[in-house]
Amino acid sequence: MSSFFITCAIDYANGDPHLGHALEKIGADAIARAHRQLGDDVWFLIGMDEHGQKVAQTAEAAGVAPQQFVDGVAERFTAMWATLGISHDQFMRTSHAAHHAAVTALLERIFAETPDAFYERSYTGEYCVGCESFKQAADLHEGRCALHPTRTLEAVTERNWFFRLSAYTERLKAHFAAHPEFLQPAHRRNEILSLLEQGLEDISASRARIAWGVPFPRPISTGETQTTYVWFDALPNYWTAQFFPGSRAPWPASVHVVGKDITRFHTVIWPAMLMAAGLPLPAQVWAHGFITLGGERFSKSAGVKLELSEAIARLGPDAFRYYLLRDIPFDGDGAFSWERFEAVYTAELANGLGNLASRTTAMVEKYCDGVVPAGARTAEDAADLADYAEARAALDGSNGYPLHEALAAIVRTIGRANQAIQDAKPWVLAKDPANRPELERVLASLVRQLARQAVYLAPFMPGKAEALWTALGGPGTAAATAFATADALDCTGWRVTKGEGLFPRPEPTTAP
RNA sequence: GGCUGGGUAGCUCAGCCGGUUAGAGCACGGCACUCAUAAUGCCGGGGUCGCGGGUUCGAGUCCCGCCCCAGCUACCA
Repeated sequence: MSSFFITCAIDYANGDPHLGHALEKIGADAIARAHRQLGDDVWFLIGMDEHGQKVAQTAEAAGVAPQQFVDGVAERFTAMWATLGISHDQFMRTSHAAHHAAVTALLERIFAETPDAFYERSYTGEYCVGCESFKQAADLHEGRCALHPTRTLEAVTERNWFFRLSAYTERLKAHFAAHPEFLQPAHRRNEILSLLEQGLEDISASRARIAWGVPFPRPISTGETQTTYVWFDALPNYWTAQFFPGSRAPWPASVHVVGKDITRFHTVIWPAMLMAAGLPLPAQVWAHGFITLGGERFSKSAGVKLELSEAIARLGPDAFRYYLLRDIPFDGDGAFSWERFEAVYTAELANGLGNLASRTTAMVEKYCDGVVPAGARTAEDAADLADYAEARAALDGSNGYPLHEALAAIVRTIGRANQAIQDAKPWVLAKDPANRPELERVLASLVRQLARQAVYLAPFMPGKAEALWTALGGPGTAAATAFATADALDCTGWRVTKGEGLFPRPEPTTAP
C-alpha cells in the first residue's frame, strides 16, 4: 500500500464558498476517493488561508476581530464541504498556532540551510492609503488607484526581507526537465517553462504594514519585526499541516491540486522555497481550469452570482458533483448552465444509469425471485474492463487527472448495458423455460455491470453509488471495494431490491 | 505587443505521422419494443472542416498570409 498525499489550495477567508471553490474540492475529493479504491494509503488535506490585509480589513469592516471573523468563515466553508461529501482527512487553518510555529521553523530552516537565501532590501512602491497596500502598475488607472481615484498615491519606501528566487532559475529548469510529470496538464507546463526562460526576480518575504499574520522570525536591521508575507505563510501550509495535532500528513505531497491562476506560485516559488530549506519537492502539481457562468469567470472578485446551496439542492449533491466533473473538463475551463445540468442529469443519470438499475433489478426480482443467478462472463464484461482501464488511467495520475475522461469511459458501460438488454430481450427469453440458462447469463452479466458502475462511480457520487450497491445487495460498501476487486466481481447469490428510483426525473419546473 | 493553444454538424467536442462517401454524444424527425424512471434500441436529416493562396496524384490533416477566440506575460490572496 503506497502513500498518497493530496492537497487542495487553501481558500482565502475573505468571503463565502462559491462554485469555483467547490469545483476544486469536488475534483480533488474524487481523486482522493479513487486512490483509496486503487489501494493507496490516502491523506487528503484542505484548508483556509486566513491571514493578510484583506481579511483584516474585512473583519474590521464587520466590526469583529480577525480571528473571530475567520472562525465564522471557516465554519461556513466546512459546512459546505460536509454538504458536498468532501472526504478530507484534515482541515488546516493558517491562523492555528501549529501553523505559526511551523512557518517560523521553516523560515529558520532556510536561514540555516541557505544562509544567503534571505536578504534585506529597500522597496519603493506606490502606496494607496485607501487600500492600505502597495499598488502595481497594472492596478493603476491614469496614475491613481482604481478603487480610490480621489486619493493620490504616495511613493513609500520600506525595508523588507527578500527571498533570492532568482538564484533558483536554473535548478527549477533542471527539475522541470528531469520531471516532465511535475506540472500537468502539459500546456500549463509550457507556460511555466517560458516564464523560467525569462528569468526570475526576487520576491519579498516580509511586510511592515501588515499586522494580521505570522511574525517574521528575524527583525530587519532597524530592529523592527515584520510580518511574514503571503508566499511564506500560505504556500507552506502543505508542509506545516503535518505538525497539527493528530495529523499523519506525509511530506512530500503526491499532488497539489490548484487552480490554473496560481500554478506559478506552486511550481516556481514553492519549490524554490523547499530547495532553500533542503526539503523534498512535491511529486506533482495539477492545474485545473475554471467554471464560467454566463460567459464570466468565477473568482473571488465574483461579479457572477450563483447560490451554491441552491445548485446543490436542485438535484442533490451527488448529481451536482457528477455534472461538474462530467461536463467541465478538469484540465481546462467549462461553463455552468442550468440547462446543461438538467440535460446531463436526465440523459445520463435518470434515463441512463437510474433506469438501467431499475429495469435490471425489476427483472431479477420478477424472473429470479430477487436472487442474482450464476452466469459466465460475457462480451459486455470484456468490453467494460477495457473502459475501466481507461477510467483508471485518468484517475491514477499517470496522465494527470482528466476526470471528465474517466466519467466518459464509465458512461460508455451504461450505454453498453442498456443495449445488451435490448439485444437479449430477457422478457422474451423468460417465456420459454428452455431459454433459462441464457436468461440467467444475461441477468447475471447486467448485475455485474451495475456493480462495477457502483464501485467506479463511488469517487464521483459517493451517496448514490452506495445506494446502488445496496440495491444490488453487494457486500460491505462500494467505497470499500477496490477497483481491482470490482473488475473480477461475481455477484451470484446477491439479493437485489428494486426500491425507489435512484435518480428521479426532475420536476418540470421552470429554471430561473 | 510577445509567447502558446485553438477556430470541424444547432450545442460540446474526436479526428495521430496527409489517402476510400468527415465521426461521437446531446438536441431534432421517423420506426421498433415493453423488463424499466412516457425510460430503452434502431434508422435518418444536418457540416463549402474560420478566410485566401500554395505544395501534392490527393489536405480539416503540411507551408505562407489574414481574421477571430482563449491562456500566459510574476509579489492579489
